[in-house]
Amino acid sequence: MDNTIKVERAILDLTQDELAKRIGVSRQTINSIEANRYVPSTVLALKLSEVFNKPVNDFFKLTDD
Amino acid sequence: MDNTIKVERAILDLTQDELAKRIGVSRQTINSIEANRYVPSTVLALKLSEVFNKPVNDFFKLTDD
DNA sequence: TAAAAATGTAAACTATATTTGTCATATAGT
DNA sequence: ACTATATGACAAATATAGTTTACATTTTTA
Repeated sequence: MDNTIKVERAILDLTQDELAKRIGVSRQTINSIEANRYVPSTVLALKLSEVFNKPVNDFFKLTDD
Repeated sequence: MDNTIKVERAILDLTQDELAKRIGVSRQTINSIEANRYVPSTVLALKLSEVFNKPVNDFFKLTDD
């Protein structure tokens, strides 16, 4: 799984903490997702989709592994 | 969370078991998702997106609760 | 109408997402 | 230099997702 959360966040000029608050998770959750330490739930992905105003597939991509 | 997996599956004329095999999960996983017993991971949602050839947002929607 | 295929559901279990707490580092402004 | 802000990372604990097994019910088809 690859993601471009960091880019989307930069477009909106949000800090990790601000984004986290907007979707109701901890800052560490955002940080861990950006660092590819884990993949978020579909609910979280859809909330990010709302904030970014883009479909989930735009910022989450499956990789071979 | 609402989903229209059952409809997408019908469009492709797949059984729960066939869809399950295509994305590498158990039949019960598909059944449980269709029955709204739980929401799948983003990885699974993206795999469904591949099979259905539609963005995740097309068949998964956030609800108020 | 009987057999086979498809679906629904539940309990126990395993895997993973998320929180909380904490520390380190880097940067910008005073 | 000092302070505040933003980020990266990690470990332990908790919550939730997903698997397996098993059995029941419905639907399809021969």
